[in-house]
Amino acid sequence: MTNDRSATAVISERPAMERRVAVFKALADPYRLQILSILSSQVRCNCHLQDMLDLAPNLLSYHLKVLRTAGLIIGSRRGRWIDYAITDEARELVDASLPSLVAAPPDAGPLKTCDTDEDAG
Amino acid sequence: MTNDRSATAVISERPAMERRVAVFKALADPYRLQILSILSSQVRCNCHLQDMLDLAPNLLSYHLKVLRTAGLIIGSRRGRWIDYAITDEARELVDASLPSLVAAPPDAGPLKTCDTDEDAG
DNA sequence: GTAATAGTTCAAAGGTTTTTGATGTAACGA
DNA sequence: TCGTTACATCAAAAACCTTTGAACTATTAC
Repeated sequence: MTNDRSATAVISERPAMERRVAVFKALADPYRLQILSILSSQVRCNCHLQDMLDLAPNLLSYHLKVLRTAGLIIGSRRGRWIDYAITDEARELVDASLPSLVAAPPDAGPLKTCDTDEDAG
Repeated sequence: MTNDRSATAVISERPAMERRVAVFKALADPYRLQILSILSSQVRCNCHLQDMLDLAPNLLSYHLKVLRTAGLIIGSRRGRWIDYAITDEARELVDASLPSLVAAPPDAGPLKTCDTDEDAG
């Protein structure tokens, strides 16, 4: 047990605390919350996100990396593209603490698809 | 309905989004998570927190202000001291998304009390 | 092989947050 | 009243995060 109630005892769960801080930091940005909001309803490739968020590719890449590093999303390559998906943990977090975040997902109907980008039907 | 699935549609819930970002920003700091962890088990005055966290008074004050501004804690004056309490919203947030954060609260047994500071038994 | 596309990484600029040290204000006791 | 205690606020410095623009890697098509 770690109940020695000194100043260090409060900080005793340091690894867990650091993880938590990293997760909240990752969540503390409008772009990243939007990305999670989008991914919470479906797997989307980088190019879709770019299109939906109107974000420069390198900037999107940066935010995706922050989310990836925090363990909130995972990416898997599909040919030229990379599909990003929300992790179970992030979904739980989002579902538990932010019901309204996922309340109005961005529909995603008439979106261009990656593999039929110029010729979608 | 705000389903026009344009780039702006994604950002359509802006006020809620901003609130959320502000809350996550407030949570994205180890001192502030510790403060919430402490307050989640009991109301504590500023001086207790200072003692438990080993934090300069003005710095603690700063972090308390961030939490207060985000609506996560409230303070009420008790004579010379100010008692801080976690808000229902913050408790829900903490309970829902961070069960392990409140799992090992810092015991708080042999703490000096405010009103018997020099003469506690 | 070369060219084009999808995405990442790097370094520097810009902005925001946190820390520090000094000053300010409210409450209590003499 | 004056002095002390408890806490907040201010302004500057330090640390940190985000954005930008350019260069880079991986994949596909020719």
